[in-house]
Amino acid sequence: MAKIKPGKNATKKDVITQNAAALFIKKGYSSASMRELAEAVGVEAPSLYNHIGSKSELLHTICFKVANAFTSYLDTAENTTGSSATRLENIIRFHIQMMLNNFDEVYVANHEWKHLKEPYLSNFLIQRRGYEKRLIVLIEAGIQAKEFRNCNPYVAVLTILSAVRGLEFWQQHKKSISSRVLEDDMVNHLLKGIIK
Amino acid sequence: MAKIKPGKNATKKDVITQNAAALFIKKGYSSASMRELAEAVGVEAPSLYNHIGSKSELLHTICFKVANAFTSYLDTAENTTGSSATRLENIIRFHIQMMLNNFDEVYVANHEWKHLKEPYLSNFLIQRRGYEKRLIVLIEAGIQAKEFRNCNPYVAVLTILSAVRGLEFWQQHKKSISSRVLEDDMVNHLLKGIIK
DNA sequence: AAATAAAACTAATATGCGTTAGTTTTGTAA
DNA sequence: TTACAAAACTAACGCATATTAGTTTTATTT
Repeated sequence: MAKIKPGKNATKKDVITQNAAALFIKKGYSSASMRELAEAVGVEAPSLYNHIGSKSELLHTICFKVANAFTSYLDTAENTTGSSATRLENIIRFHIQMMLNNFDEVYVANHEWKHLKEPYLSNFLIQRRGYEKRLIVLIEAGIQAKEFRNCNPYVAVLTILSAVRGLEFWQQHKKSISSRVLEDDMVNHLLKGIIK
Repeated sequence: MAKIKPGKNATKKDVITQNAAALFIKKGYSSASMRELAEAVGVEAPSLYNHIGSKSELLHTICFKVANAFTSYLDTAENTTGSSATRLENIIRFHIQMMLNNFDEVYVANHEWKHLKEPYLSNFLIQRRGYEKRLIVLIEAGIQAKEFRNCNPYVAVLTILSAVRGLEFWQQHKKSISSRVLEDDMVNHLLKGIIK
């Protein structure tokens, strides 16, 4: 009956994946059914399998797209000249923008990675851990350069990443605060906490 | 065969509920099965129903226990004399301690409330929203008293609550950082971000 | 217009779920 | 020991799930 209509630069698989992300947010991965997803896409459930391999494939497509985006940005940020403080600020801003511009996928990666199947689950956690370690190194460098307060680098990373992640609660207030104010306020709050 | 052994001050229902919290963390509410829960408790699945009403009852027991604990503490904190800064510090410390001492239940309340059934879902969200509003009022008072920087109160609350919530990732590092260091470092980081 | 490929459909399978019914065992009190 | 209640057990129901098989429709190319 109704065919899947891909946009200009999106394959049908992309359309399904984006709908899946939205559904995984609403219901959680386990409770989200392929029938619901099919309905959102405008098709019967078995038809989805002409485009995707499985439900779990959708999840790991989403999770690794997000993980790779963060890793890639960190790659370039590390090869940038500048103080540790500006490097950290840029990274925080990138996180905030990812939360605002790719909300659905970031949310799913943050909340539903638990349901990844092996070996994807292990790989995801390894990548995540590696990312955190590199941030810790960045903070340590800033402390050594006497740019940052002498704090525990892991706690600092934890605090910053978690605070940014909390933007997921912000959706409800989109109307009352501009995203520019939000970004600047949060960056300010977090950097004041660590910069000397 | 094996009977449920309640501890000294715990009913059998409490034992089941605690095991349920741990299982909900591991698998997520939807993926956690009553058969798995029964196995953890040491009993066959239908036997659980001699002690509890349903799976969803377990979830809302956990969620409201946590929500009520936070609400109660805020009640008393509001009736305390002292600066806004010390009030805020106490509240942050309470959050951190709840994360450390009641980890399982707090985690479940933070992650699985989505699966609450009506009217519990609505009540939970209303209570949560009310809690946030009271924190915002506290921050606004601090700003007016010129104790706090002139920032957006909602963003400040968001930043603080999210950062504290992020302690859920800290479990893995329990050995390398004492909880006292963690608490002081995080309180310091967050307060420096807002206090003038 | 005919042929081919893509993608939809219907029907069905196997599995796992929460929960109920009915029964038996276990613990407690008379 | 007998009676009673609490809590375990086994068996089973009804339902929803992801996915496969086989077929038909739609779109594209020759």
